[in-house]
Amino acid sequence: MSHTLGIRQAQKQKTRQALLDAALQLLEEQSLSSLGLREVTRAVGVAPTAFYRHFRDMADLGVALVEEALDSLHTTLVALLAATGDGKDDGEERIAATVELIVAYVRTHPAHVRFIAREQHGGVQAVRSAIGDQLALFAQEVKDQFAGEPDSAGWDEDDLLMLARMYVDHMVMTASSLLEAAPGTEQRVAVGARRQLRLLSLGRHHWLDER
Amino acid sequence: MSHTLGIRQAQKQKTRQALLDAALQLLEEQSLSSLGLREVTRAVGVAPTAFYRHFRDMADLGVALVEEALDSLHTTLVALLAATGDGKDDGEERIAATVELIVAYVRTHPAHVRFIAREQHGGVQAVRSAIGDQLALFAQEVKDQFAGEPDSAGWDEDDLLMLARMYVDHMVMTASSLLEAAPGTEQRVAVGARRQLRLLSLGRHHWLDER
DNA sequence: TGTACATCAGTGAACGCGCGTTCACTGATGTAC
DNA sequence: TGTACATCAGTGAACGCGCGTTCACTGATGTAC
Repeated sequence: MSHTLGIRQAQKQKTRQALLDAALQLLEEQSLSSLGLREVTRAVGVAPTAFYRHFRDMADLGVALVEEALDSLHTTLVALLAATGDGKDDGEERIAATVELIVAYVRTHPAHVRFIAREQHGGVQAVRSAIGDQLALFAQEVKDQFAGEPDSAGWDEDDLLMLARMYVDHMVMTASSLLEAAPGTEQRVAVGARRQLRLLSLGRHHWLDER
Repeated sequence: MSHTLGIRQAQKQKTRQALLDAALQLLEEQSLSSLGLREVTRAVGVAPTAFYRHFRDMADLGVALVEEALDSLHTTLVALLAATGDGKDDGEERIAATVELIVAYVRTHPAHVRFIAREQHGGVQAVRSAIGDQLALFAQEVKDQFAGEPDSAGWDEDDLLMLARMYVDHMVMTASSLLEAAPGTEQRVAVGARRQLRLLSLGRHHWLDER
């Protein structure tokens, strides 16, 4: 059972993961476009040339990091939609749960959050596209969730997607604000985030009032 | 009247501006943290060592660029608040004017917009702080504008600032989306931005309904 | 199970290159008289 | 207005350094019989 992967493949994957981990850590204090291949291999303790066994260049490694980061974020998103979807409470409780999940995610994955926030508009085209695609996908999932809720009766597709994008963008922005918050001030950021969600929720409820 | 600045000072300023312009252009395709001093001086056509007559290092130049970029943005913001403040129309017209101003700004200052979007979460601490400070200041101005409007009666300070931050963040996000939009799709982005402002406006109007 | 050969993740030396920074300099501009 | 000296923006040579990439290699793991 443990030899579904040969020793060789297992060792290769371990090195690859070590490269990703080292890069993510180094990226806490710089951008991808200034991170060097030798910097990463040095941190792992392998020869610079070993890098090429795993990635074509740093942009390639960056795209792999996007997949890793947004995979873990996706897990959180699904949990969030589940919490949102149980219909037990329409307002305050859902908002609190959402913000609490974001806070927890940032606490457990600070480096991933920083990486996404930084490279979303960063200097490496391939990575920017990869992040943009993933976030668009998240917005779709949120939209699909919204579509099934009674509050969305009468909404057209475009409006729902717009709403979903606002929620996704708000999550990313909140996560990034939490990172930059001075230690001990996370609670203030969370309070602000809840207020903003409340405003969005109000807008949503009155969206169809005027026509 | 033209010799308020000596020939020497005038020439120095011209070189300094040339360095800023060249850097801004080079930054369209990379991040500040990977932009080299020699790259910038080469683009201007001066010796690498001339750089030190104007800036301590690239981070220093970056902070100067923030000031330049957000100065022009501030001009736009003031125009925007003026358009918002005349009270002639509370809804659709104001929203359209706001989005139109953002579209015009992005068209005339694309490199500045890209720079701010990219370095807001970028790898250079001093530049990140400079941008953060300026945006907080903008939020204050927007808040002060809101405070004087009838719609804000009964709002407390924190809520108003939160609302102002949402508007400022939304502007930055819209500007950055416009940049990334495929040619010809700017109109779609503008439509989305207007819808989002409409949602925020609805939330604002019903903010005090529940208590 | 044992043997002979193939695969391939990681090595280490070598390369040419552009980087940031130092330094003493030059010559146009500015200032004092 | 003219002269003598001071200032200082921009120069150009030189430096040591770390970079990305190439190449032939090694030796553990995998495979066929």
